[in-house]
Amino acid sequence: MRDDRFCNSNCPFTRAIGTIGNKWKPIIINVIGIRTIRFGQLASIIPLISRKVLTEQLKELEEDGLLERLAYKELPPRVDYKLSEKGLAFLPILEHIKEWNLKYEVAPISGDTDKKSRISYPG
Amino acid sequence: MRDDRFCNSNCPFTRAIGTIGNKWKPIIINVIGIRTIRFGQLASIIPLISRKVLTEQLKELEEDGLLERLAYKELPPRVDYKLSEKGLAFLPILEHIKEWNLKYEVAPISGDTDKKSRISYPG
DNA sequence: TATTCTGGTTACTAATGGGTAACTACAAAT
DNA sequence: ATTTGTAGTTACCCATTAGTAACCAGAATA
Repeated sequence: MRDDRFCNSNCPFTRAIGTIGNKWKPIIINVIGIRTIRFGQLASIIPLISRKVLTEQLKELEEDGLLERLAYKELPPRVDYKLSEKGLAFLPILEHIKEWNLKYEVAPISGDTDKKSRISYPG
Repeated sequence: MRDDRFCNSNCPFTRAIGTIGNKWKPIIINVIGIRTIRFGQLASIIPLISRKVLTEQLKELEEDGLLERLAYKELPPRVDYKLSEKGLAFLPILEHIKEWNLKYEVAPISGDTDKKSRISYPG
């Protein structure tokens, strides 16, 4: 999922894209936001992602220092995720992307324009 | 390459990720910047991308209104690409990503730390 | 005693991504 | 007459990605 050729670039921008440049990670970071959230909550808020892929993405985000993982030794297990300082510092960028899209997005060419048929998070 | 489930979301952020949330598009937009550039130049600046994929990405960027394509009816063919207003408006966001990475990137854990072995653009 | 609950992991399979090489057009240069 | 150059397109194939279903622990609940 991470592209080592990107992550080993000497260009900081390319390296950044190597770590967050896929479709799921920005979504996950945006969903977590400033709160602490559990694995199951994430999985239900983003139903289109499979648990397997969600696990992988969370692991990579943790390895890349965007995410903190707190596993309680309980049964049934409980795991809390929250953004690190680095992850939190990325939130404003996601805000900019949102605003950029709102300002410039072209209307969909075909299909229904009924906003109600759209879903909040891929699912 | 584009994920329709993302592009049809009612969340503007998710839609944005649907259009620019992959590894090549931010790189391409960043390389073009404010200049006008030809296909061959792009291909040589980003050698890791194959011409096939570069073509696909450019086509999608054009369809999504980030890119303007100017084909001259000459032989050999000449095609100029440049960012649209929407594309240009995305550049500051890429700048933020670059700064964010410089500020928070953790040092690579293993392998060579020799920056000279790093490449500027994936290739 | 059986079921539920959580946060995974694993094995297997299907779908997609992406690479390579060959090919196009035609003018200009060798 | 052949090669060169540009910006692709196409067919074919392999590698990676992602989905599905089954399985785990062990306490609490029914």
